[in-house]
Amino acid sequence: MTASLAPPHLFSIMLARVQAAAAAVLGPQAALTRIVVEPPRDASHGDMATNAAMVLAKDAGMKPRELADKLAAALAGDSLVEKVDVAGPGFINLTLKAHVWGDALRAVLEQGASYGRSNIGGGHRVNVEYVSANPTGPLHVGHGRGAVFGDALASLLACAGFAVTREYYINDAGAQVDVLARSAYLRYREARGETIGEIPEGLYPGDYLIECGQELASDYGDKLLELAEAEWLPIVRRRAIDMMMAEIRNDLAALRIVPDVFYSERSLIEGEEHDPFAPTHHDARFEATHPNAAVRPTDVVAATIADLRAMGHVYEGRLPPPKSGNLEDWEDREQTLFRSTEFGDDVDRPLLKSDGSYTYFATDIAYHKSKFDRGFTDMIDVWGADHGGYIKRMQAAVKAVSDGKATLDVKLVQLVRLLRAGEPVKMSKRAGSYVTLREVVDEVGRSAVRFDMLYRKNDAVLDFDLAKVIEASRDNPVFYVQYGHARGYSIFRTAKAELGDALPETPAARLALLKEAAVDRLTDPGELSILRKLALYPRLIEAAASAHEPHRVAFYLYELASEFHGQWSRGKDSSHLRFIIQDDRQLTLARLALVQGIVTVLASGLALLGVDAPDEMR
RNA sequence: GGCCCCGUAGCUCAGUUGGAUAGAGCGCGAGCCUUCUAAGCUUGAGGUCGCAGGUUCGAAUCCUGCCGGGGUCGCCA
Repeated sequence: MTASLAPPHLFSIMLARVQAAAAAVLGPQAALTRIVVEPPRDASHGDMATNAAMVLAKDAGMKPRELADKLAAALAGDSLVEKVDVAGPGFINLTLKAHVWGDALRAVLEQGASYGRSNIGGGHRVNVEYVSANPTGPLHVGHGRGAVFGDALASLLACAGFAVTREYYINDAGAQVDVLARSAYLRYREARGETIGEIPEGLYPGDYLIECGQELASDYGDKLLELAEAEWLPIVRRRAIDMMMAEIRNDLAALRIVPDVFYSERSLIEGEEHDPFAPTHHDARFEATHPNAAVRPTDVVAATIADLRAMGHVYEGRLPPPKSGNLEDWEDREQTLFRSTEFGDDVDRPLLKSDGSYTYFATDIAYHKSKFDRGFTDMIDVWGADHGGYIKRMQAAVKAVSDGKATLDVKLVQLVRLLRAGEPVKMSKRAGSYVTLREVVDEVGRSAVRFDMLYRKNDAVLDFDLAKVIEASRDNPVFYVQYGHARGYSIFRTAKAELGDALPETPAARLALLKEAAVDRLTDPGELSILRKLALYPRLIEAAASAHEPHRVAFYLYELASEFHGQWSRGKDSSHLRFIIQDDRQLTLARLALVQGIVTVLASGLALLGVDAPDEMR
């Protein structure tokens, strides 16, 4: 494992000490894992609060307050603890020694960009799959949300100590890509001089295939015109998919999203020689450990189904007709079914269509099995909300192919409503007239797109307003947080001008100086509040990573920026609270160290979200 | 009809994974620029956490049932 060990943070240290105290009072069998150490809702309660007495009271056969008193006595002598109070139903409120906050700030400056990293992932491998769109057209804004979410989640998990693989599943099999091929073929004929007129119903009308047709024309001349569809289709399809994937990769790159692995659905059926991105297809480290890989059959889906059948999870049977949709073509017949009900699904699921080809589900099972075979027992899929009905069967499949050893968490991202100044942007599905992800990124910028999409829980519908996200106001979170970062550097610039030699030129030298600052001079309530906020960051990262919720990072950054702006403005009213105090160099350096801590955490969090942290915004 | 998601201030949304008196922005009211970026800050009003039960020391959070909105239900991916 390459992850460097992150030092324990304040909250994990105190949790360990509270647990030790509980074990000392109640014995080692106490249910220590239920204990939480967190900042109290009301700062007047102290610096940290623990529920230890309340969660342990019943097992101990004591009243919560009574147990709290015992635990409080045990914690009173702790080297970090100034004061212990028991309050309410049995909370133990801890007031920490004054120096811990300065120590916490020093830790930020010492660790720099790595402050906030955690070991809770333990180097375990996690596979995060996201976007996974049909390569039949440009990505739209909805795809973008999945991509941004998946990418930020991957970064968050990496920050928390997981070994993350970012993966894109190319849906390059099935009927849709054949339609793509026929559409491209039409453009090819057009490029060879035919008048094609209106694009027929059922084909993709977008302009984006014109270039594909032209390339085919220049490469093949009239040769493809002479072939039967069965012959030209694979050729055109391959070319069209490759071009679309190149576009998609570009669009993702514009959002600074670069998946580690592109995995071709088609390769599962036809073998890997058809994989357009073979170099990243397999993880060589795990090939060797899986004997099957060496004799990998061409049709992996067939092999997967055979395996499941051997385990008794596949059978021939009948299904009740669907409850809705068009029942006209419903045909009651015996079919090949996966026994997903055995793993918690509502009904068993078909693996073959009536024409004998694989259902999407069948191929997806093989795909997820490949993840397991590549060493992943921890899988996360990011899907659009319209695929919610698919979760149970996929989780069932993962359990089946891994013999219960792997787990799949599916994160659904809700749809995006594109607005401009409150008015819906027309999203015609006809022609190429819908707004693409790329157009949005080009218009408002990567940072605005990413932050706005992350400043919302994944399962809540998102209103994305093209006018609002570039507004320079508090109403626009991405600006507000970036401005906080820029404001920090503005203070450095002013300090350099006002203090002259006192502040070194280079960031590294400045940092070295500020590490030595007398941070115990930071005693203003606003300053202490910011210090507490900074100390909370590592815990926030851990909680967000455990919950698979990157939006928590965005909200934390907003809150930190807000506290910073507030402290800055207090200096307007009370000059003794300004960051730069002309006649007190020591205090100034202490406050600059605080600013350094703030910009460090802001930059670190923004980087995690893939958002720029500018030094200046003019 | 089955399953999944959502329902918190007038509006848009958080809520530290069961904690103490439920928070922020916008909007509305009252204030702060000869001083580090006013692109900012301070402050007031505003709540039956959809409804009703249940679980327990304690529920916006967990369970059950309703109400409302969205999604989905073999041969799309």
